[in-house]
Amino acid sequence: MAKPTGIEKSDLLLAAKQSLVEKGIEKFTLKAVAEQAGVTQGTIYYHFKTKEQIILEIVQDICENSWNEILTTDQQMIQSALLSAKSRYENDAFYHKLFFTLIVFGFTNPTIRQHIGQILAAENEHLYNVLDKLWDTSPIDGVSMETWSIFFNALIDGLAIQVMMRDDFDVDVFYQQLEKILQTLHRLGK
Amino acid sequence: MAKPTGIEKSDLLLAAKQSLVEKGIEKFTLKAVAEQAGVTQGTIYYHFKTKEQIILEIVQDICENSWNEILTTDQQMIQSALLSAKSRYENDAFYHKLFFTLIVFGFTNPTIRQHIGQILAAENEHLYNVLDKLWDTSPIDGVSMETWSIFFNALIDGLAIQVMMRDDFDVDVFYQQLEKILQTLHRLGK
Amino acid sequence: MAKPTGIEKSDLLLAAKQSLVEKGIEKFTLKAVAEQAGVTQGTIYYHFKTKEQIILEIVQDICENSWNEILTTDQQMIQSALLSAKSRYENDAFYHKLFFTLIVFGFTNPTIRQHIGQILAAENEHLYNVLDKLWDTSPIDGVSMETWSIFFNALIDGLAIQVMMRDDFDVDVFYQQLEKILQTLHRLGK
Amino acid sequence: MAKPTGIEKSDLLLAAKQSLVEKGIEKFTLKAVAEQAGVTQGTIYYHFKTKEQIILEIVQDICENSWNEILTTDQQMIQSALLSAKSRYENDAFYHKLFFTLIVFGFTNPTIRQHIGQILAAENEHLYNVLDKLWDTSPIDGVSMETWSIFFNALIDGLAIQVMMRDDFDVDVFYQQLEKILQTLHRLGK
DNA sequence: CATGAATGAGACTTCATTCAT
DNA sequence: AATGAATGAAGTCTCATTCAT
Repeated sequence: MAKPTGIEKSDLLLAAKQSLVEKGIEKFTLKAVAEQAGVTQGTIYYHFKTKEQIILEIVQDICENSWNEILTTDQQMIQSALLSAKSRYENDAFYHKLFFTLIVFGFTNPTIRQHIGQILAAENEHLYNVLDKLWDTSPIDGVSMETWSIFFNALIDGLAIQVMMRDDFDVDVFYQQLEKILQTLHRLGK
Repeated sequence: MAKPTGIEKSDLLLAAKQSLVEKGIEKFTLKAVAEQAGVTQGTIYYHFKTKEQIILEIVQDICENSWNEILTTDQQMIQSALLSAKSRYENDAFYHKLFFTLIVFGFTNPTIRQHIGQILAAENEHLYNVLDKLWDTSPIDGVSMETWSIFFNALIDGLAIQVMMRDDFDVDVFYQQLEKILQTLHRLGK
Repeated sequence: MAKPTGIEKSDLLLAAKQSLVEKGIEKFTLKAVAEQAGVTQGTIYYHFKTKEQIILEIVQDICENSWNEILTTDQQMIQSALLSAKSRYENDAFYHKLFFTLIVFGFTNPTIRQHIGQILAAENEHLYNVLDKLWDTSPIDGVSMETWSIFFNALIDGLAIQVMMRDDFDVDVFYQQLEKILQTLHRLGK
Repeated sequence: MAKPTGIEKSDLLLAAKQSLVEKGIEKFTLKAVAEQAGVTQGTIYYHFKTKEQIILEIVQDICENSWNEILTTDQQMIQSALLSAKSRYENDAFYHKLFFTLIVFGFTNPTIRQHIGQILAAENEHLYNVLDKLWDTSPIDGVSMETWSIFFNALIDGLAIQVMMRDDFDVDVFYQQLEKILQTLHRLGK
């Protein structure tokens, strides 16, 4: 007993994320994480000090890696940025479920809340860059590019909710019409 | 022992909501609810069969009462609809915290998820009515009024996240500029 | 509220017996008894001081009524006495289940145990009378009629266990052969 | 905290049996078992999934071990088989109390009931072997050896009830006369 | 008489955490 | 580096019992 398993923190974090999303916040136990990772509970404690620490590291991990990966599909037009979001809605709600779950943790945990705030700021900034390349200038006088970036970021998150919670939500139709809105805004800017 | 308390189910539900929002999803225990309501745990079980039942009834209650109250501020312009949302962000994040928490519960509980879906649909419909009164016709060809209502509802929820999670979010500035966007859209429709 | 229901103690006792047999010793709760009787828990407490009292009165009731009813099929031959037992096995295990359950209660409750002892003694005596009429004298020298009555009473209870616990027990075959044993004993006595 | 105790499942099962017999079916709690075994309740749950599982394993354990031990006093005459039963009645009612308690559990638990059925069948078979060695042939024509084995097994269980529930039961006298019955039967067979 | 709301003790069970190995 | 046995606090839930109405 007690053999090196070659398990690394990142494996445990992945298992924790999966466990959190698949089993839900209420059944997010270290036993479940251990089983998901194929190790024992003791092993978890070798790598993490407490359960809270795991959650914290999940947030940090997203902050540094996952979310950036998704967003660093750079040089994209706003359309494709939103479209990539669309594909995410359809293919797997994994990241959005994880994200919202962490948001709820953040309600009562300042450290988590701050990290989420940073993630949101980073997303806003990413969208700012995309918009900056797409539009010469803001389509509407008096509306800053920062506002537009927040605007679209909020839209993405709000749509995720609709997609996840409503069975009858028609993503395709919505996105077709959303593109028309973007085109109109683009034309306005000229 | 065992004296009537004059407590009704609605009182217990209110206590449960407060407990859920204030203590957070992790410390949402029946003991906490009982203390908040000023009764014993046994009393909770006299009125609700299980803990899950309490959460379910919170969702149903919102479905039937609270949310409607907020939304049935009819006759409003879209601006004031959004502004009322704004005031909610600032004054109390209570309802949004509750709402997002329930959404996360819904991830792993189909019944809750369906109810949330209904609430969203009702909100969409409410915004549809508001927009219908505000605009003679859709500001942009090929974009249905349904799509606009979803668009703004998603925006409201997404903004709530930004407001709740980011300390440095300037709600006032955002809303000033949001009004400009709405005015421009309004003008487009004519 | 609070209307006379015309419910009598005997009704509650019957409900209690049914509840005890059907739901089992572990789920024998006053709530279950109340539901079975169609009254509220409070009503139970109007008629009985405690839960233990109910059990006690069930035993007393059997002591005075039910069991006697069964046994007071007097003037019977030993065969038919055993056969009546047989029919009981087949038609309903109700009384035997109740009886064995009370025996187990008796293991840790002296009062119950004494009552059960009295019931057994009464049964023994009943069988004694039956045998006395059937046989002029004991079939075997040195074996008293008292012993024979205990012998057959024990046999009846032991068989009940076999019947209740074994799916593949063939009651008919056993009883056919049991009659042969009784006939042989009868012949021996002459 | 959390030091190995060297306690094994069999120790816990023994503690559970003792607890069940000594405290009775109503006070058979996991707390009682834990105290009897000198461990905490958590430890119980590390070894058994539920309380029901404990009861089940007690039955299985008896099925495989204890009862066999008692019965595998092979080569015995029927007299000594019954006499060994007699000594058990007197010295400790432990096994019979345990057995009857489990029977009552079996009334509402099919799995337990089946196991008890198997135990009874094994006992019957054991007695069959004993009788087979004792008697050349069945003492009475038309009464199979299987029937005789069931006959005596039922007698043993039924007598256990009399012994346990009646203070004034004279085991010695009964057994003296029972031997006479057996001798007579033996003579009949020749 | 009877009810139904309420209670508090205690049941079963889960779980984060510890520690000897 | 890892395990698995163990813990104890706390959670959900049940239930006999009480009492104002």
